[in-house]
Amino acid sequence: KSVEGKWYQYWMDHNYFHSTPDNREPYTIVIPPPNVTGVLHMGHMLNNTIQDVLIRRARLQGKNACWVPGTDHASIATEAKVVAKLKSEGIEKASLSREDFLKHAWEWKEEYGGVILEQLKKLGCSCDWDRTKFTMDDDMSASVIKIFVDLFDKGHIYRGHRMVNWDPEAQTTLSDEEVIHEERQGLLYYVTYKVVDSDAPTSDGQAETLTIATTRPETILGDTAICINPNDERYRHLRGKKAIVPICNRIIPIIEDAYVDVEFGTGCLKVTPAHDENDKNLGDKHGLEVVDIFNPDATLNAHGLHYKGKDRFVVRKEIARELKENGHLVKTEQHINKVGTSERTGAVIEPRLSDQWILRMEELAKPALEAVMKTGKVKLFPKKFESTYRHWRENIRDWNISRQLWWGQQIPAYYYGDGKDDFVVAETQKEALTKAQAKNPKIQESDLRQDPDVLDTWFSSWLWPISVFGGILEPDNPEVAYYYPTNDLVTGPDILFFWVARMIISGYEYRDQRPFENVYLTGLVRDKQRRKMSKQLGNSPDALKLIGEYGAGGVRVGLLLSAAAGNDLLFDEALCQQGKNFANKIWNAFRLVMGWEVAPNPQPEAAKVGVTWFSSRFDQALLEIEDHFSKYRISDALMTMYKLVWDDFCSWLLEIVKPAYQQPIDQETYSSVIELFEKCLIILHPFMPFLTEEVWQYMAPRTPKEALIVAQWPKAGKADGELITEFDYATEVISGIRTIRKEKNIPQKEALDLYILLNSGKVSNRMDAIVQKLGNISSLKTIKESKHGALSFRVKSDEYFIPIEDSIDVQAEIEKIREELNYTKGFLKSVQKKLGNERFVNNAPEKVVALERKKAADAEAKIQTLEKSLANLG
RNA sequence: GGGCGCGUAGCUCAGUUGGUUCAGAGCACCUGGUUUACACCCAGGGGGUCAGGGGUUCGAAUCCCUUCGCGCCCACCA
Repeated sequence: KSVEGKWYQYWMDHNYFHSTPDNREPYTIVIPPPNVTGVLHMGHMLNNTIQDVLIRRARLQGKNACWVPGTDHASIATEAKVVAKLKSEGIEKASLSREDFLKHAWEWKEEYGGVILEQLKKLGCSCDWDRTKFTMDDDMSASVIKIFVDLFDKGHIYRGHRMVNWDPEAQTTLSDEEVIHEERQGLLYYVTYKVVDSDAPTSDGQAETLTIATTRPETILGDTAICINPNDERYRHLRGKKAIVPICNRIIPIIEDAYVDVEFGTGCLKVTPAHDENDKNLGDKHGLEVVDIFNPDATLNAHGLHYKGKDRFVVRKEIARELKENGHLVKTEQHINKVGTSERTGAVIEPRLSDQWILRMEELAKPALEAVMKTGKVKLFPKKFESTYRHWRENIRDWNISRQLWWGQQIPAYYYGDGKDDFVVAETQKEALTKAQAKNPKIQESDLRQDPDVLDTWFSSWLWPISVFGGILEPDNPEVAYYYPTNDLVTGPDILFFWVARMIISGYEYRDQRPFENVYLTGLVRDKQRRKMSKQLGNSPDALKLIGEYGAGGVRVGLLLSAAAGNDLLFDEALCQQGKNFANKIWNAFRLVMGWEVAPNPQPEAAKVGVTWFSSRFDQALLEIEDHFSKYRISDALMTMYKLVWDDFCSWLLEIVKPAYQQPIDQETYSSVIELFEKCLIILHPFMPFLTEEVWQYMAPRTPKEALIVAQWPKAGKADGELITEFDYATEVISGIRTIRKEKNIPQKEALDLYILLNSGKVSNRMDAIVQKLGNISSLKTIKESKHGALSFRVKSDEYFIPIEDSIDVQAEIEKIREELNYTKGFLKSVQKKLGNERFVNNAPEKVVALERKKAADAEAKIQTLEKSLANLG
């Protein structure tokens, strides 16, 4: 529907989304930048709807609302897509120069980049599009490089030969956070190694063997030791001996280390320092040789001998077969082990030794923990994530920030020699040359070779809240001074450590301030069967199609209605239908009100009371809504509005003030209803921006300055509790009348008489007009005695009688009253039992006891009236 | 293996420090209703041993213990 497009354009034309610093209070959100080549999925929809709700509400509250949009270059994901695309065109990445590859990547980015931002517009997101950033914009990249150099100069970044998570498919390093551990059924292979010069040859004259257990037999070609536990009696005689690796016949030492678990397998461990983190540690400790048997794509290299060029998993099977044939494989056992897989490609991670750039986290992270755990400068919603956060912080590890990719910010390290320390780190090649020449004046520019690796994507996004305002390159610029720190961050808990924690770290390091005050962590969007929505499963609905079908407002409301903070959202299209129904309800209310003709008549009593009541009810609800917002209980805030508008405004107020068919409405009521309607529209606007703006503009002529998007959020007045209580009582009376009508099949248009016997001491009768109108009561009288031959119902301890022409079913009436009597008696008994308990009366607070006494008194009164009625009927 | 969290109506969830309104909401369901804004609707209604067991207390959905079921995070056991 172009109605939504029309209003979006209207807002854009009048620059309502755009923010510049002024003297108002700023309210800032930076978008979690989606992957530049991504498309809108349900998670984005939820996430960005919440952000838009917060931004629009802040705007209505008169704050200078600024929502900075943008995209992330997502180095691994994007590079993988570009590689795949080139491959489909018959071009191998390896055949391209870095420059040519990047040209293709930028072309790809220009073509598909930002599609997702266009989709956000369809959703109604009121981002300041003039501020759209991309993490590889020139200034953003410059910021990243500047920070790298700075951290290096401060000694936080070091170069390390490390065991890293290697993704053989993407051929790059992954951070620990990008590795997903899965349990897989595998085999434990028991392999025998010959012992050299054994003191204990076997009886048949064969050399002694020892048996190790391994899950990865293919790595025996990289074995450089066997390790036993020094306390293990079984192997004491092997001390200082050597063993022979099967197949490659390498002679390796048998070392001792307490690391080995005597319980596991055979108590003998093969040590492969190049392919296992722990083995690497053992290797370092015992000075072992390191034999790397893999190529970067996880096929075997020359150390793989006759397996050279074959994939690791193929080799695993084949080598097992060979070992078996040679008698080295004793047995295999079923074994469940945890396998690390790449979050991006799904490939099984290969631990691999390589040179990496690493950021020391220990010291940097200190203020970030305090901000969340101690000072509360950064608050997480829901709170339960704070314990998760603590756990992470207490186990923080250094951050490997280099990636073996081309798409991203190239690491500004320049090598000028082959020595370990023959490099400099500088923002530009020119500066690098200067620095290099300071070390060795003979160095020429042509001698410098820049490190080919790029930085981890998160190394640019961790600066996002600062860099989007130019706060890295120009730390004193007025923009960053005004907008930073931002207010709220809305994101998923899955990137709490990847991103949120790191932004807090960089915020304190570079601005000495938190990057945001509140972090709202949304749940994951799942399907009805609780499965994560994913492309592979095909269970993720087409976001734009949904918007087309249910309207942006319908989808937004549908998503938020059941999205408690931090809880996963089980998405069901029925939710959108509910949202659409709500939108329709509002639209129809608008149609009703707009259809009224206004006349200078006096205001009917019912309308007057109704309007006064709803004003109070609105204030009461608004207070609740504000409370929900303050706790980031967005769905509760929405539900409160939903009920306020649907039940209180439409079902009660509009019915109360509605003039008779084809009759005009009086001016006073009309103005009040419009005013109240408008207040509802304002608070609904953050949730259903298009519909509310449309109604708002049609309801009265407005100048652009008076557009709903920039209207003023209502202030909650003091609600008249007494009035609301009386109204609630009246609704019970009306409900009683309706029940009788239904039971006796009396149509609404047939007027009835109503007699009231007051026992509760109720005095006010200001709701009478409303009861009369909605109950269609022709006369309403107070009486002193029960009315014979009339249908009755009770509200609290008051009795209501409706005499009707038809003979009433006395027996049924008696039955009804008896039932009520029984219930009340039972209730009284339980209350009396409580009051008869000395320990209750003595220990419970006075207030509670008094309440129980009142309950008892009320019940007794009610029993009396019921018995009297019963006597009258009998 | 360690840590955190969850289990309340058919479904999704509220339930603040134990005590009126504590057993709730929305949806779904059932019954009746269409000249008069809306059947994308109106009116009315049914539905829960608060996962099971034990304990503390005058009093427990709420606090403690335990069993069962589920989820998440962290961790190098080959």
